[in-house]
Amino acid sequence: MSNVKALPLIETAEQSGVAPCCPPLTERPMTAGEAEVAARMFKALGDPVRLRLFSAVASHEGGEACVCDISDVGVSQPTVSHHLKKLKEAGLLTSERRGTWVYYRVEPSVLAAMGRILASASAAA
Amino acid sequence: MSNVKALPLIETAEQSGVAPCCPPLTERPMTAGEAEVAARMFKALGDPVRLRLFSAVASHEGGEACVCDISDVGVSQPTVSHHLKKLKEAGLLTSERRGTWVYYRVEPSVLAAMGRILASASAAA
DNA sequence: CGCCTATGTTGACACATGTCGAATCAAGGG
DNA sequence: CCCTTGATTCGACATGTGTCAACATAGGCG
Repeated sequence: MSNVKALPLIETAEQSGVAPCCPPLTERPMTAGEAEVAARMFKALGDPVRLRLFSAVASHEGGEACVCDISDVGVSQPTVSHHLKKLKEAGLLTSERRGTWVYYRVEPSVLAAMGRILASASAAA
Repeated sequence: MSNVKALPLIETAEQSGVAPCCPPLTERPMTAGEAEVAARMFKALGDPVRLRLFSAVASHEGGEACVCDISDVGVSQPTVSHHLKKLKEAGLLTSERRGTWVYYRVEPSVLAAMGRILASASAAA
């Protein structure tokens, strides 16, 4: 059960560059299904600890970091692990064990999808 | 008490275009304070109903919509009102009463701030 | 004024979530 | 083989959140 299932945010367009999980916010009202998918992503970043962990991984040299490097966010280690798991379930991070340590890495395409939803929204205003 | 306080996401740079509430995710690890602020925005969009409501307002003609136009999201009217209030508290929406109806409108600068955080993250990957 | 429609607020409740301590698993090093 | 260190899982608990029914408020209209 070590393999946490990633959300199907990027079924078709993984190879075409950017995941079109949902339309830009200003294009048209989201359907229930689209909102369900997109909300999961936003929710994953809707916690201060998770946001710090994610930012720590994203800004770390080489785009990856081991848990020992980023677990200094003021909560216990089990809690860190819990949040990293949530980020993984949301498809925002991937993990890999190399020897003693476990390394986390950002999933760029999902980030791009979220950015697209918001970017065009701000551009349209 | 009709006036819900907006978060101070955009104290200084309201007029300069974009709100620099937080650094891009890849620039450096977020501080606890920054994460606290940013997480509130993401959390506001982390609910399917709120995302649909927000998208409905954002995509509506003229960038504004009355509650009667967007309250068709499958939940009761009090729940719609509750979520609109949350979006207002997060600084994502503003409301104005004109006669019988209440009109909601997106706050572009906050959206831009969120987009900036994510956009540069995806660009760096 | 009095009714009717449109929103917002309150109170209550079920459920999800964040947190920790303790136990457990994984990998190396004596 | 056991012991140490890193990381996840488990069990429990407090708090937060989404939801609705019931009530309250605001504004038009006869």
